[in-house]
This record gives sequence, structure tokens and C-alpha cells, in this order.
Amino acid sequence: MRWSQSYLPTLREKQTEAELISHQLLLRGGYIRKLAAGVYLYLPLMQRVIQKFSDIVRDEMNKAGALEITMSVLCPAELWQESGRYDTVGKEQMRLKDRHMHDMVLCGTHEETVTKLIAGEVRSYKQLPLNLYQIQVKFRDEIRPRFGLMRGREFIMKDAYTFDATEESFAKSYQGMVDAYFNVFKRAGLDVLKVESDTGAMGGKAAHEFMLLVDTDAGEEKIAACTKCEYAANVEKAEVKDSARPEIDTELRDKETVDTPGAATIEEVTAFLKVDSTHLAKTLIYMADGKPVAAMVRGDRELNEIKLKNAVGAVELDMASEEDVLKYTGAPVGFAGPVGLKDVQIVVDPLVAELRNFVVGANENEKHVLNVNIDRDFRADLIVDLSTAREGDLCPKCGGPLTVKDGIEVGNTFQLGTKYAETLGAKFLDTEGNEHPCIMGSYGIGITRTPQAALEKYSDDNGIIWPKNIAPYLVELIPLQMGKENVVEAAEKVYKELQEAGIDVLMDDRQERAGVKFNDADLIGMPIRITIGDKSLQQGKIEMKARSAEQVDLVPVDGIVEAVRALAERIN
RNA sequence: CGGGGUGUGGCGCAGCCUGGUAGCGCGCUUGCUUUGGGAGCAAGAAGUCGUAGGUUCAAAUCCUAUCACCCCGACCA
Repeated sequence: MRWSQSYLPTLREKQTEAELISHQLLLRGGYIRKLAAGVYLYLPLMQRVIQKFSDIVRDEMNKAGALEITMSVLCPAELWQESGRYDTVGKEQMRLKDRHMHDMVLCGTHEETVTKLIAGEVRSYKQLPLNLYQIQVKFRDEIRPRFGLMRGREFIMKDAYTFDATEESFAKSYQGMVDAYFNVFKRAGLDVLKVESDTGAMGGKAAHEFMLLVDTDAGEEKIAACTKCEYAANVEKAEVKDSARPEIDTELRDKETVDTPGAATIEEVTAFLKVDSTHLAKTLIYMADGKPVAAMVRGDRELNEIKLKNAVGAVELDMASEEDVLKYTGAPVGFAGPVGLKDVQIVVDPLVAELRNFVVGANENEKHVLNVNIDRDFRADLIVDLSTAREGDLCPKCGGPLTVKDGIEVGNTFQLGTKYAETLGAKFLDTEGNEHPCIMGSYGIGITRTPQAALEKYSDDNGIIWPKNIAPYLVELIPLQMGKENVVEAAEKVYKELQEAGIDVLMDDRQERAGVKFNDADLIGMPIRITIGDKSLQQGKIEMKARSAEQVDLVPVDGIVEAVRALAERIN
């Protein structure tokens, strides 16, 4: 492609709307433009990146035995009502009415659609296993779209769905997809970590996320990873085993209510009572589908709302309002405790359950209770892990110390079990003639998110440094003096040779000064830069440089194709 | 949805407090010079100040409403 004939609107100045480097670079490099919050247009360079990454994904999916199809984005609301997700997914779903005032949705995922398809067609175990995928636009009405392509309301995703007859068969299908995912990300130049995750609104049995570890603000996910073994999990999922257990008293002391004037927060209470935060339990009041829940975690721990939500089986979980706290505890926010609580479900973290003689709120303004003990002073309706994993916790697998890292979720895999197959009727007959629901899996890769995520890792002060397999072009060719015939001639020759050799090349044939071309080349980030200038051309040489390297090689004009191939071999 | 902020040529911004119908840098067009890391000079084109209403002789500037966008939080398939 010739620059003069393409549409590459690079920008010199910083774009204030972009916080992340990756977002900034995509805007400045002329890759994307914003139409509305979380809605982007993909310009020619971005289109090529999407194409390259999609090709890799498609290739690996096909190798894994998946079949490409395209399902409709538009979907009647009835289907989602049938699966029960019309209510649970709620506000994240783009909804509209057609001219007949029928409720429709714009799909953010396709479990319903694909299961409906199968339900109508698959009758026998002989038709299984089945693996279907598509690469397509998705809609999600995010509360707060941000970070460019990282969290958009419209984006492109590869989604795949497997249907199996037996657990053994499903395990094979699932593993096949996991393997394919590692291949995809590796080919895109990305090291990813597979972590255990919560199943969220997808439901199902187990799930994994594929994380690109970053040390920037772009990491929206926190990952707890063991330093000794392979264990890694999203902190929303990671089971907590605490390393800093407080000393446990052997005998139970008498409970005592004390005044704690002005002390409502953990810091204030521990300072006032001169106790360690590990000897105190905080009681947080939540409303789970309209019913009050008191969640107790140790004073030094953070409550994990996802764990609480799962524990009580709630669809909607919100922190209780000040009025509700007053209504159910009889005290303002800051003094809730389990003792004497009525009509409120009490859920207790195991780290609290093992404490003795601890401090809790008294359900009275500016009062706390000392020496409280579970069972003697209050009953727990449920004892379940509620804490968010943190640095220094112990690995649930091997007991080694955990570290917490930031990651960007670029892919996920869900073991759905038979949930959708049952509600939507995807059933088959086995060899005995008995009917069973299909065992399903669903698998996503963010096609537009992943390349931007890659830029969080691959850039420098001057711009983008694309991994070679997802770069729009492998080579950018820069003729320096467009006014000199020998330069233009040599450039045309090299351009033609590279193209004939099947190498993607972008030639900056603009009538611009060297500085402009070099700066733009660094900004848009093609892996290899070839410079053709009058000086070196006098000796029959042209310059070749990897975007990621400082070093410039002088190579003969004639051997350029081989030189490019050799260099491409050496870079990521 | 709660809190904070911003809307002024294509991009980045000043002007607003102390009303008098718009300015700077980059980019764009033309010409001359320059030509290996974002050139110089000269001449140009382009905005009615997010939108609507109000106050006033007069509104980018003051008031009200509304829309959009950004940031923090909650949410996240």
C-alpha cells in the first residue's frame, strides 16, 4: 500500500480523552476514531490488525475442529426470557423495540441463539460432539465504557460453543479449546496466564480467563498467583487461606458493651479500643434481591461482593442504604454487628468464625461489643469464604505465598454444564435411547480488545511496536528524497519485490521531510523499517531496522527480500 | 446511577471572573526557499462559540433547562 493512496490520519498532538498509552497510540496513529462513548470506527490500519488477528484465531479454531458460522446479532427477547437471562443480565443488554413494538435485544453473547439452533437440529449422540464459532460484533451496554477498545459498548469478539454427549468428551473439547487459545496468543506475540475465574452471569460449573499481565492502569483484573506452584485465579474467585492468623484465646471471656464515641471506621475503632484489626469483625449490610444480609469479614480483610453474591444466590446485590442499615440494625452506618440482629441473614467468613473474644458493632450508635463469640452470642446462617485474596495469602493448592498481579482479560472459557441445554431443549438420545441434555462450553476471545492490550506491552516513547504477526504491515518503506529519481526508482523496485514475495509493505511516498516520515513510522509501529536515501544508495545499499532495535543494517538493494525474511525471523 | 469536570475552525487550547458579535499553536491551500529525525518566509481558506430558552441596547461571556463527552466509584458475559 502506498501511504499517499491510503487513509492514515496521524495526529501530532496528544489526545486528552485517552488515558492509556495503548488508546492514545491508536488514536494518534490513525487506527481508530471515536463515534460515541464506547463506540469506535476502525480505520484502514486497524482493519488490517483485526484481519490479521482474526486470521490467526480462525486458523487455530479450524485446527481445533471448530466450525465457523454467523449468527444474527438481533434476537427476539423471548429467547432470553426462555433462558431466564433476560432478567439476570439486565442493564448490560442493549435492548430495543421493533416497529411492531416487539422487544428485541442486540446480543452480547450467543448461548441462547446457538443452543436454540442445536435444539432444533441435534437428535442423536452420533451428531456430537459439535463445536461452532463466529467472529462478530457484540453489544454490551456497559455502565462506564472506557479505555478505547478495552471496554466498548460495541466490539468484536470470537465466540465459540461446544456441545458434548459425555463428560469425558466434554473434557476433551474444553482442553482442545484451551490449547488452541494458548496457540492463538502465542502467535500474536502475547504471553498469557490461564486463571480460574468466577462464572458470573454465564452460570455453569467452572471457568477460566486468559490474562495478559501488565503493570499499567489498563489491568482491570487482579490475579492471585502462587509463587510456588501453577495455581492462579482471579481474586474474585481465589479461595482465601490467610497467612497472618491472629493468636486465638483458649477461654471465652464475658461479652461487654462499651462506648466508642466517634469511632465508626475500622481505623477509628481499633485505635480507640487499642485492639488489632484482626481481632475485630466488620459487619456489612447488603440487600440481596431486596432481602437484608449481614456479611462478616475480619477487620483487616476486604469483602468480596462476588463471593457474597454467590453465597446467598442473589441476582442483584447492593450495599444497603443508610436508611436500610438503620432499619435493620437500629444504628447508623458503622455500628452494625451480629448480636441481636433479627430478620437478617448472617453470613460469616471462616476467618471470623475461627476467632474468639472479638469485637463487633453493637447495633447502637457509638457502641461496640467486646469478647463476642460465635454460637454463644449469635448464630451464623452460613459460614463461607467472603474475603478478597491479597498478597501474602497462602495458595489453596500448595500453601505457598500468593502474589497479586494486574491483568487484562483477553479470553475466557466457561464450562456451562447442561444449564442452557436444559432450559432451551438441546437434547439428544444416547445409545440406549435415553434422552440427555448436551454438555456445553462457551469460549470467547476479544478480537478488538486483544490488539490494544498488546500495545500496553509493546510500545516506547515514540510509538507502537507491533508484534509481527498482528502488525498491519510487516515493512514500512521510506524513500527519503521523493524528488530524486534514483531514490524513487530504487524504492519502487524494492516495493515491487517485497510485494511479489508476499510481504506486506507500506510505502511512505508522501512529499514529506525525513523527520516527518521517521516520526510517523515510529508512531504507527511496523516491525521493520526500510529507508532508502541518496547517500547509502550511492554504494548500492539501503537501510533496514527493526522497530524494536536501535541498530540499523546496511543491506544491498538486490538482497532485500532475503534480508527482510531473516530479520523477521529474529524479531518476536 | 452517585460524585467531579469539559464542550470555542480538522486537532490541541486561550478568551468567560470584570458582557461590546472570536484569538493562538498545529494541521490544511498556494508560491518561493529548504530537504536524513515533526523546516523557513509570504499569502490564504476554514469557527457564530454543544443545543434550547431567558436577562440585556448588546451574550462565547450572566441565568435556566437540556444533550454529549471525560475522570473517580459501583457494574462486567
